[in-house]
Amino acid sequence: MDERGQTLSEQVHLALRESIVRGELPPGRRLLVLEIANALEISQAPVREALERLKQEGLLDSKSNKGSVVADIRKEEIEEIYALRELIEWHAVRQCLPMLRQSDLDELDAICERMRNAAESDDHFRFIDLDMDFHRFFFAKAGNRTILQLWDQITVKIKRFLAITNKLYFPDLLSIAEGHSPLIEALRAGDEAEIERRFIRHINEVWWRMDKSKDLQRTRR
Amino acid sequence: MDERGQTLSEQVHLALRESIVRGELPPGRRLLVLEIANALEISQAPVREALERLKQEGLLDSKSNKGSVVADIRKEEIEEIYALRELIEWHAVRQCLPMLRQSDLDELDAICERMRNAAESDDHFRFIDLDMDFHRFFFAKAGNRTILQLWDQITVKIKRFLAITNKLYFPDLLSIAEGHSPLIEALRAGDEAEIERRFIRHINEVWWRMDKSKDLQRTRR
DNA sequence: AACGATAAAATTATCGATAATTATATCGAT
DNA sequence: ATCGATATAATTATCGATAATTTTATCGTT
Repeated sequence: MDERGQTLSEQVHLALRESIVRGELPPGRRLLVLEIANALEISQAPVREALERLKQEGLLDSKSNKGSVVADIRKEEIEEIYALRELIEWHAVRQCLPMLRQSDLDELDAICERMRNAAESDDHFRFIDLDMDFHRFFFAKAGNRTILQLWDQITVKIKRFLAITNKLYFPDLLSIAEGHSPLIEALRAGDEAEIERRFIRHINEVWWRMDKSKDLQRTRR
Repeated sequence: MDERGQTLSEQVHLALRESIVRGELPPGRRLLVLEIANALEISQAPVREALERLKQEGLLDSKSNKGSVVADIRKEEIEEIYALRELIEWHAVRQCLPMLRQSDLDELDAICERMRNAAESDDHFRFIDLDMDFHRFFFAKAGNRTILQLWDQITVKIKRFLAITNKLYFPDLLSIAEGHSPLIEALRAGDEAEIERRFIRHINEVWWRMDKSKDLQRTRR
């Protein structure tokens, strides 16, 4: 189990979340408090609390007294999340524009470089984390902590979505990494309209290609 | 205690949330698990779970092993929330425009009428609920359930903010109720640019007036 | 008096068990 | 065989108590 996190509950929460995001616990999989507690050799309380948090994050579905099930990845929900993402991410980027320094662009370059590394070693999960870090940069810089929190919330679901779709539809991670360079270039050039065009396009690219593909959930019970 | 909600945890959660939003439990107030459990004559578990949820909602501050304290209402946070609100609410309203029917406008009128009633009986809390219902209408109609959830999340904090500021700065509830009529008129007329102007203005009106006023939190420990 | 170390008290985090609820299996009637 | 009723098992929700942690009080030293 993960050693980050102070309390047992946190550790269980983070460990389970990672497993769900990575798809090791697939949609539809039932999670039983006692089963997990026994497996980890701890009592039910912290497990219960961890499941409660996952519920709040929308990673688990559950009706009261009916237990917890790893949530489906519904096409409609991804669509909704991407609509929201487009809205807040462009807002964040625009807020950033006046304060962007050379050092910021360097940092973005560095993230891209790390993405290329992850791509070469075919480390899908590290790649996704870095991809999200790239975009998180603007939320952090924009200085609206409420929106930053919101980004961190939806990031969890986006990561889970990408963990599946990248493997299936975008095996060429290197080209995804390169997809970020035009963004940095545009930022460097400073033409706001062009920046907006490229960000909106970039954000929606994955989703646009997905739209036509088959349904996402597959595992049952 | 409140009878809504299936489980004890839920009941405690809703009851405490209401108390915090209404300001009966003021910012800085410490909440002790055992104290609450004894007062309600239940065990610690459901109380603990309720506090956990309030933490997640941002109504409580807490470090691990250090207990829970009713969160401050920080000016910066309200500012952030209103920036986010403007973004998503205008998005929701715009999404709605093509589908608005006469019956929808009637429904909005009805909510306004109820707001006037609440204003006349000087029921601040019911008034705030109705005010939020008015705006929730567009999120519900727009059909993006993720954004609707987001609205419900930030609504809690907005309500708490309004519960304080309305009493202090806007005692004339009737005029606030009337402030919604121009919105309905604009919707009826159908001029998108004008609708946008009026909504943006309306959303920010409270906040703009607040900005210059004194600090919000007052209660300590 | 101010400071730091130690002891006492308060509080949360975790535990293991019971009560309440829901899901599953069994069985007789049709 | 299918259905409904009943009993059984599985699982969550709640309980009361202990362990771990943090806060507060005490007290000697400077």
